[in-house]
Amino acid sequence: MRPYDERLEHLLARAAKVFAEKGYHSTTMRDLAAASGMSLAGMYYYVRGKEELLALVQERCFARVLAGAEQAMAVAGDPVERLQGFIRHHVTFFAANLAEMKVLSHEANSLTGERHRKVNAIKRRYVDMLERLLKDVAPEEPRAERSAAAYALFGMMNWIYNWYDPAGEIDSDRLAGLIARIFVGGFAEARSTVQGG
Amino acid sequence: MRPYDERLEHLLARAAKVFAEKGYHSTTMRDLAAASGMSLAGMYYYVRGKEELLALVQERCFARVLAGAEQAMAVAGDPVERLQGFIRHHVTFFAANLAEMKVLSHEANSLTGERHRKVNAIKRRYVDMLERLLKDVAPEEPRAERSAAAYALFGMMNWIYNWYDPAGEIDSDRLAGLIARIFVGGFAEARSTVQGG
DNA sequence: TCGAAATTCGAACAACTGTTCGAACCCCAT
DNA sequence: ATGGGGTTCGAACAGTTGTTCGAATTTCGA
Repeated sequence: MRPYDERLEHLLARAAKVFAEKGYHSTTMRDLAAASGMSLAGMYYYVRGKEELLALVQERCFARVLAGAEQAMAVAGDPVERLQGFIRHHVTFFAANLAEMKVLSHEANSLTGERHRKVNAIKRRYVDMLERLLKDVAPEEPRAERSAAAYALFGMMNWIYNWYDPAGEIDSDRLAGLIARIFVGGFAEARSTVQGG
Repeated sequence: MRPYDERLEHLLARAAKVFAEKGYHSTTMRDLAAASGMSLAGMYYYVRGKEELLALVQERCFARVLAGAEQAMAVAGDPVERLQGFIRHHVTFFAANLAEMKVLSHEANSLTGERHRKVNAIKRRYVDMLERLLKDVAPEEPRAERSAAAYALFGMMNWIYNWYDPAGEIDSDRLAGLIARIFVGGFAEARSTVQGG
């Protein structure tokens, strides 16, 4: 890896951490300079400006999420198992990349213009992926409920950045299992086994 | 109601809307002046500064949430019914006060110092309320799971501000029913009826 | 060793921010 | 009518922000 790419990577990693801690708008370019060990002006050799920094953090993180999700769903066959795989991947990836994922979740509308549209388009694809999955899991469910359920699941998973402590009592595998149990048990199975369909 | 209180109320309502649309840090006092019909300096007769505006919006909204939740849980007797009442109240209140609740959820860490501690203390009480409820609903569940499940439920409910459209296909009652079904079916009932635990 | 390209950075700028201050205005009891 | 308290606001201030620019420094193949 070229030194240039290494330094850009380093800058992005530090930026993600600071964005996650202080929030994008409260973070100054001087904060980022101090956190990355570069000078204020020096960062502009690697990046057009503050917003491109945020865009790169979000786009690169989202690309990894998408790739991992497609891989996680390719293995299993049963729709419920694929759904569980999707959930497990999203939650464990989130917990393993807390800073980046917090920036992706919490600063979703901090981008503007073309960059905002680009990230939103990726997000749309990711949501569609889950909605198609839910269609296989619960075909009899009304479309409005299925769509809302998808967002409810994303809510459970993305809210993590507000409370989850990686050093705490529950590890990300247990958390993924819990969320999968709640959603699959409540959405996919409740109709036939609990509420009597 | 005195004219003074009416104008303060009006200012807070407009501020909540603008904070929800643009985010707290991106909205300027000049934005708020334009949105409220006051002059820039005029707002400082009603409020010490920008942060007090955010604090008042959050504290007043949270007080209403707490009062409504206690009332919603006082009626029913069965733990599962009380949990359903809690969920139904939170979701319908959220949908009926989207701007304020978005500011409460999304700008949770935009306050500083004493104001930040005060709102966090209220939040702690509210989370405790749900955790006690979950203890009644699923006493055999490990404490770590129960606590994580509480946050998962708050995630489903608070994520609403990222996607819910009040003019859309699904009204807040249906949404509350769906979320209650997912959580109760997946957390409270799954152990005994689905997973056979 | 030499020189050009790549990389760094101190210093400054222009724009925007929240806040303040004093004068003006309005309302109403006297 | 009039004086005083409650209310409004134009104008300005001091601090902070993202960004730029040109010069200094480093890197490295020939």
